[in-house]
Amino acid sequence: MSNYYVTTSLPYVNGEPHLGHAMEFVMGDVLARYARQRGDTVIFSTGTDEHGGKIAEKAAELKITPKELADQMEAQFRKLAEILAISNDRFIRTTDHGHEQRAQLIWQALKKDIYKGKYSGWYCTGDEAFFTEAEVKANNGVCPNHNRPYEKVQEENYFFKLSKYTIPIRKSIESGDLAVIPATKRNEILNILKDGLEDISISRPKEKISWGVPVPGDSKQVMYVWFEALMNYITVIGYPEQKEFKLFWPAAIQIVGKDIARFHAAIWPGMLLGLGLALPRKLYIHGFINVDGKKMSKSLGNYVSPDEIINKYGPDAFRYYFLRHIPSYNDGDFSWQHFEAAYNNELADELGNAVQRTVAMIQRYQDGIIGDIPPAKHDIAQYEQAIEDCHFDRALDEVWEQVRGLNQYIDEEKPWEIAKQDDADHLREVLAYQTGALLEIAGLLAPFLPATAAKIQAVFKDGLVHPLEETLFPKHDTKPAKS
RNA sequence: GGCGGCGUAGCUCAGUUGGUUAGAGCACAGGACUCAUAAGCCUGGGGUCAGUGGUUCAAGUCCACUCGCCGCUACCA
Repeated sequence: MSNYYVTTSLPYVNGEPHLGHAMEFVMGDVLARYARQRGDTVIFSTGTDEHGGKIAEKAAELKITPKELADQMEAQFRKLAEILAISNDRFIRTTDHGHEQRAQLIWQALKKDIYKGKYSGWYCTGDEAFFTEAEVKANNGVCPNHNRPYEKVQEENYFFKLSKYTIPIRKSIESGDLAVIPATKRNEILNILKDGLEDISISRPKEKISWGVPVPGDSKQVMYVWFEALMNYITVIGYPEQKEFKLFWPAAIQIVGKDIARFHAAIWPGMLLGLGLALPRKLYIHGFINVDGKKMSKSLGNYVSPDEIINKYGPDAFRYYFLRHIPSYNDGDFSWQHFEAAYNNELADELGNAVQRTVAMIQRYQDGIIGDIPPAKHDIAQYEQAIEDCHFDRALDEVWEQVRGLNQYIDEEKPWEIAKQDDADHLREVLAYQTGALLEIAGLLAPFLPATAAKIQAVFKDGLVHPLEETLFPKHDTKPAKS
């Protein structure tokens, strides 16, 4: 029994929820549910990142305020979490007053590592961003996104002395105090750290970007959105004074996508060290999801929304595919063909049908009475280790070993023959075993497919069969969906 | 340019510290059965383990080089 704090990264609200967001929600949910099942006290936090120039710009285009835009988008992410049955305890918005106030406290606490400096670089007003010398040269001095020349801009910004934390961060990662998984990502991070981190700009002039948290004591500057957004992981549990913060920090694990690994493996630890706080115990970095082998994009015409899949196949099928068939340590691919194959073969035919045939036999041969159910005991060490390592795909492989094993058992025992031989005791024994095995599977499945697990448990409740109104995973016609 | 990874059956991938006939799932083919969502079970075909050369009694597994992919990172002129 211990306290377990897990976070996802906060989606930036400049775009609609996509498959990657959904997958990250689901991964966090598995860890949270698993920890709760084990008896831990859990805080699982997710939310939305809402400040910054891009949001302000997009809102202006839509002729609404940044906050109105953020409200709209936040609602979408919240809804996605809901329909996926994500069991988050918190949903933080970086525009929450509590976050903004605590962000300012953090700034002040980091004051000793903050200094004012000049930042100069090539700027594109269209992108509201700076570009490197190399990029500018590569494009012959003209921004390809907006077809306008880059401007040489000098800004006065606040800087954070990230450089001084290079060595302690590196040591933490090398020692495993901050475990970065998978190992390939860990190596990449260490490679970055090897050369030393540079101090980073952490504010923007308010005249350029006003949609942000004000820098304490300087009305002309707002915090750079990244710097401020990272703080959510501690503001949401009440840094610095709340009891919860003291009980739950450091986080057991933080989940992020590979595009923002650097922020979480370098800048965020630097901030924490500056605050004198412990680093999270684990950082899990997942990959990207392609569609039909290509990067998903609306312009390529291969865009698939989470809703589209969930509406057709349900949340558990969605969870299943993205946990088992998107490699936990790599980029993965979604295709309707593969999804439907997984759904029909594995969920409907193997798991769903195993439940169905067991139910049918108990009803037919024993009037729905199961009797004593011996608890099945398989070795689940591999399963547990896989979850510990965020190897969600392997954990489900382990569960499916049992599903297959059960189907084999049924075919070997042939309960229908035992029934013909009128050996009631033996028959009862076999069917009770099947039930026990299914209940064990349901237990293992619970963090991954919560609704399915609950249904299986309900079917065999109290030694009696309570037939499902609808099969677990009804088969679908395998007509390829129009995308 | 630096660091790292990958290239194994049609497809997606496992292959521990080098050691008997190289594995799984999907797909494909055949078979026996009938409790079940025409599901499940059994059997089988199919690979010069990218290439070349080496170390070794023995290499998919170690070394060198070549070819082809990819990631991170730096940046010349």
